[in-house]
Amino acid sequence: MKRDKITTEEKGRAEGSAAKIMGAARVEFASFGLAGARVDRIAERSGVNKAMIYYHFGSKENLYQEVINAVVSGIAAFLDKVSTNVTDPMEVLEKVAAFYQDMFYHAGDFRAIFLRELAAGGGRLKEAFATVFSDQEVHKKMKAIIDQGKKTGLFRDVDSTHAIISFMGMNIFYFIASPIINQMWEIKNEERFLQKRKTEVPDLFLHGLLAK
Amino acid sequence: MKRDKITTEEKGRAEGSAAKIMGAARVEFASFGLAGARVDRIAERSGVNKAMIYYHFGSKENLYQEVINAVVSGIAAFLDKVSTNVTDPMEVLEKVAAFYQDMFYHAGDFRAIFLRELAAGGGRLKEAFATVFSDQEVHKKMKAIIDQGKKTGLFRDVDSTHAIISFMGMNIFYFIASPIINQMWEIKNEERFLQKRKTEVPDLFLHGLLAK
DNA sequence: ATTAATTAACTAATTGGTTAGTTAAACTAA
DNA sequence: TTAGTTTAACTAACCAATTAGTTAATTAAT
Repeated sequence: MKRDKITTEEKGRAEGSAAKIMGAARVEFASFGLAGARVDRIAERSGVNKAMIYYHFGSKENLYQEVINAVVSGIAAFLDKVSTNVTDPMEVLEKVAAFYQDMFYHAGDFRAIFLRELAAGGGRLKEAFATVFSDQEVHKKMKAIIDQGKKTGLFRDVDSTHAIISFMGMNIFYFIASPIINQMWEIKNEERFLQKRKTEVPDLFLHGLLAK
Repeated sequence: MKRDKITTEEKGRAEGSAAKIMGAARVEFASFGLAGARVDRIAERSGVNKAMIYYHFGSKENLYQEVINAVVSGIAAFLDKVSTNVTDPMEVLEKVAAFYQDMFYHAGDFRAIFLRELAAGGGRLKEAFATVFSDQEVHKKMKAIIDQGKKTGLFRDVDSTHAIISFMGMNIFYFIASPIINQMWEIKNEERFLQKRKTEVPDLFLHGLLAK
């Protein structure tokens, strides 16, 4: 199979063709989906011979799965850095909101892959995602904070699960539907819009929780 | 080209093969997307000869566009019935929430088509959607209600556009991501979950707006 | 008789996947 | 060192299957 990567890369030949394929595949799958993606195009874009794709990944479908795994791993790694031990509610909310923003806005082709996977039933993402998020327990932490606030009387008696899902939706929805939303609301400066949204969303959510 | 539909349908032959094709195409495109859809499969599923698809619709791509137009028109027709002249904020919110729920939960294959279109950039939906929603002015009405509430001092000083987009997200996100959410939160009874959500979401949003 | 609707068979092109052979790095034994 | 062996990495050309789209002939309603 494959040769030792480090030694190979040190010497002239083969500076990570598998990685080059992965990169090109990610763009291709994000642009056209699994069915619409063309193996020849991935080969061309990566500057690697088509047969190498089968040499390294076996099949188009398997390459796709590999891309998804890489994407989810990337998010997992990113989550690691985020999850700190802040306890102030507003601070937590802003951290989580920033996380979603980075995840969708700055993670490039993740959005398209995510949407197409969901359209197909989400089978390939379900497990991967569940593992990543339950490992980090971001949502359990959020739930704990809300339940705690309910006990102290700081928060109203809301269903914490529903509230958290709502918060996810408030944050993520814009990234998912931005092409349509930008048109409907005539948003021309997306950057500025997102800047304001970063505080508007946690603010609205927090006041939705707060007892009068 | 086509014969007069009504006369044809009254007599024995051709009870709307175009309609049968549309129905099958909708299911096919929702399941596999434009690239993944197979014309032969649409023909088979509709019980109509494949050549008839080209006879009626010209091309696969055109058939797809026709399906999208039909879906959006269906939503527009549905919106007509919803948009009443209620003025009580909570009542409006619940109406809108119910609308989203019907749109995604009961409109079957709309969800998948919507997601895949968004993944591809939303080009085919953008205009169609903008027309439908701006015609009905649902969001302008909501914006007016929020701005009115701000003036009276009933609502806090929130950005009404951001608030409405947040409300859309709270409502729609679950339908979009239900496969993953159900897994993450171990939701086994989706029906009951949605029932509760129907009040939890408008409640959280309204309290987010309310001044203390 | 004209024309819309319908069909079975066909085609040209695309596309995922294969194969037989090449190159050069690394290991082995003398 | 060095000559010979192995093996991972790589390539160009090829193939079989799939698939969007066509066509020429047929049916039946007006």
